[in-house]
Amino acid sequence: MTDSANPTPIERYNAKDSEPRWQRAWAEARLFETDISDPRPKYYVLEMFPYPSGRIHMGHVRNYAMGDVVARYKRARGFSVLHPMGWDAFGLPAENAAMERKVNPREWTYANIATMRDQLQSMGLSLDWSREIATCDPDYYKHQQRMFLDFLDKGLVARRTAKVNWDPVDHTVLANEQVIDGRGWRSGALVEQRELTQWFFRISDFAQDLLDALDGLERWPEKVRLMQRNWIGRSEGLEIRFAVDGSGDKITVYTTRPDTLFGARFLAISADHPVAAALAQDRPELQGFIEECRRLGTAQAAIDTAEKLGFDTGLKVRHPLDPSWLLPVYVANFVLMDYGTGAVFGCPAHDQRDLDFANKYGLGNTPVVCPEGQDPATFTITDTAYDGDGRMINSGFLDGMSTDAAFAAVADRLESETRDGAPVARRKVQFRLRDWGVSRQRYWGCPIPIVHCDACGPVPVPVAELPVKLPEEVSFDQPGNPLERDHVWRQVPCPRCGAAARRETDTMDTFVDSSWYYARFTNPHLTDAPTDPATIDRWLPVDQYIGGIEHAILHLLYSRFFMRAMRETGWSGVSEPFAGLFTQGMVVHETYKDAAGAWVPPAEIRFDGTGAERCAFHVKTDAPISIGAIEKMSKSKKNVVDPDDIIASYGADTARWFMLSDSPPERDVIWTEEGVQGAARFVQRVWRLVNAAATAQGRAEGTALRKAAHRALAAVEEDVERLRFNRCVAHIYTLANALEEALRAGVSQEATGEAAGILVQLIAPMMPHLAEASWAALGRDGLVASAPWPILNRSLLVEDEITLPVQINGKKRADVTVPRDADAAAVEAATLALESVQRALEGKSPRKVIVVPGRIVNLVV
RNA sequence: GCGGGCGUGGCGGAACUGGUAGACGCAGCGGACUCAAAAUCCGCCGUCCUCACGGAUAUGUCGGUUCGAGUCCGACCGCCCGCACCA
Repeated sequence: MTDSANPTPIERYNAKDSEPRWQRAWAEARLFETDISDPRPKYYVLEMFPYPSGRIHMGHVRNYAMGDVVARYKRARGFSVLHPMGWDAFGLPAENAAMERKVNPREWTYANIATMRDQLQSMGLSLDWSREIATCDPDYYKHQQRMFLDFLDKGLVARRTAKVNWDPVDHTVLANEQVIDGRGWRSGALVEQRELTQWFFRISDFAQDLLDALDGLERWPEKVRLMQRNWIGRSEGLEIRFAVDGSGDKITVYTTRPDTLFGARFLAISADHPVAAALAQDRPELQGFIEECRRLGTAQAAIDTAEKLGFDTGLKVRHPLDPSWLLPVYVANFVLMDYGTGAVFGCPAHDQRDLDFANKYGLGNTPVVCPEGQDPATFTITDTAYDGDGRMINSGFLDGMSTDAAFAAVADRLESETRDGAPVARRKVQFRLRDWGVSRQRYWGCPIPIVHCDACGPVPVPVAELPVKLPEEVSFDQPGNPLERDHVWRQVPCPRCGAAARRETDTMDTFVDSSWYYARFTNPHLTDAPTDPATIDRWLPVDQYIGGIEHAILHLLYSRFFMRAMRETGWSGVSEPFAGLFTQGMVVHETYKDAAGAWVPPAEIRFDGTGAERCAFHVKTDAPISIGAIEKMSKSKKNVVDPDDIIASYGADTARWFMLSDSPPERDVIWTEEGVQGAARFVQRVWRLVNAAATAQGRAEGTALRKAAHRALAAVEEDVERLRFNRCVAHIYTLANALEEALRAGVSQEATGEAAGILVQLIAPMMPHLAEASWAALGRDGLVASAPWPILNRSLLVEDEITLPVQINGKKRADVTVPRDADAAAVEAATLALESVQRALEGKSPRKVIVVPGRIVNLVV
């Protein structure tokens, strides 16, 4: 390093010294604090805020590095950028920590926040920390309570008894969205069904709007929109009343296939159907069957394999199109009470489930839809139902119609026919989406601002008395909700009549907290209202939201509902929270196990060899380690790399650069030691190149370098806008290679200086600290973080001459170089004049010549 | 079962609306510098044939459309994700 080979030695770039220095410079200049009244065009970029679990992980690094690229880029492009950060701070882990370690959930949470804030700050993110919020802060949840009361007032909140998902490990209720494969999304415990009185947000009132508006979310991944569409699950059908024979009772069924009504063989009702309950009163064997259904119904996820079971009630109903036709009524284990009406008519020929059931109980089947190309006389169904379209058969007045026409014919007829003063049937739009149960039997959440009075019932807490704060001192020495056992906190006079009453002890689902935080960020210090609607209307929707795909339904659907509910209650003028959504992939890593089968962390392993010969050994014991599958970083498999360790040894810029390179951002990225080292090498390389460019003395002509710089600039602009960071990285490497070559060739200072400046500005959103140090090394004024984006010189992007590939019969045989604006005839002439082309043609003349300007020439012989 | 996505070198990946397949990086190989190592720099790097020039072949498999297919269409194989008794 000190000899004559390198006459002007450059110190290695020292991230450890450099990074904190630039972070201080940004903070002192208050560069990232957003003035909400800034008249320039606004840009709101947001990454999903973290749960303060203790320490940040690599997934956070990736997520926040991406968001920071967008924020810094948009800032340089002249936008007034809002890029805030906060904490999704309520939730069960705090209570679990309290139980396991006897710490106060509040203290545990705030200590974690302090640690994680330091960690995020060490990443050099361009965040407006003056807007930081924590959802467990009464200054935040006070407003959430206010909105709950407003929603209640507008009829958007309901209290009712319902069968709910009960997590026996976490001792709490879960929303449908939070039950994955029959298990609690956090605990993994098998979920049970319980009958409880709960608070619900009436999200299903918005089902149609939530569905329709998905079409307008053009900057959302199609996958997520599709998932939400399926979750909302709209279907169009008919509700048909069947008259019970020998009584005045009716059983209403919902069907999307009224066209197949002549194929009916039975009626099936849910075990929870009121008719079943009434019949069971004096029929113990039916009661037994109902109880068996309940046990089976929810305990297992593998319902696929569960046998279709039924119980013949002995009741008969009259067919609505033929009153002399009687159908048996079964209680069946496959009919759900909470979808449709809890009763279906069974058409075995055209529904696989009904067919399985009919075959088991010997009910037979009548095909009524004949597929195209089948002979109606011989078309039969044995054990595979036909659920497609076709021509109606065996269906009286419907015969010969298409299924669509038959649907309309049945609906028209039954809607116009009345029985006992009401139409026999009515058209019905049905949704799968059900109301959002928000009551949680937990301490560490936002208290529901309601008081229960024996005389007045549930009474809202007056707005002036908000917030209803959580009690400070709680004990977790027993399972269940400590609020329920806190008799001092619970006791309160009724706000309406003054009599002794009890506080609601349930708290809100933490997904409520995260359903509006992005709105609160626009005005986080407002004391007397959740939001300022004028500010909301200026700053929402979020222009670019970035987070994990795991929230495709839960958080993103709840937030869309919440914005609508806030609109209804006057707290927002917009309906959609997120105009652009990006779902990034996970950070994955190899897994390692020792001979005993125990997981071993990467930090305790050394490697020998490469490729297929690569072997792993324990650093201390030298014991062989087996290399396992590449999986999501998780504590349980110990395949985690701590961001702090990486930042300490390589610096934040290296970690950020690696997280953005290689893999496309929507896909998983594999964390490897080689990859990090590659990123670290590039940091040093940029530093050397920039310093060399700053002192370059060359005189050679530099147009090629200038062109390379502006090509890279144009390409990075396009790819940052489309969040294709891996491609940005590739363009930057290409420019670095061009600069290196130009420096070697002795290109003039004018060109190398310009190229180095562009290089620094291109890396600035990704490696902001290195960029600042390099900016200073180039002798530029101020901070690169506040410098305007370089102006693209488009004239440098066009070449005077272009080289086109020449194909003969579709195979490439030569290249032809022509002026940029040569017409097809000139290109053809130039091509045919080439010696290599003449040789390949072997004296023949082409039958056809295809010239695609600027692309290719193809000669067909 | 229903719905969606994806299959490209040793690896991550690139290839815009059909137009030079393998950009860029990682790993590897060879070389320079060095007493040596590290760091750095230069060169090579899909497979097969050829000293080379060059040629053949190649984007999961088979077929089709086209002057031309990784890209479009059909069938199949494999992997991944979501929903799942939704009437």
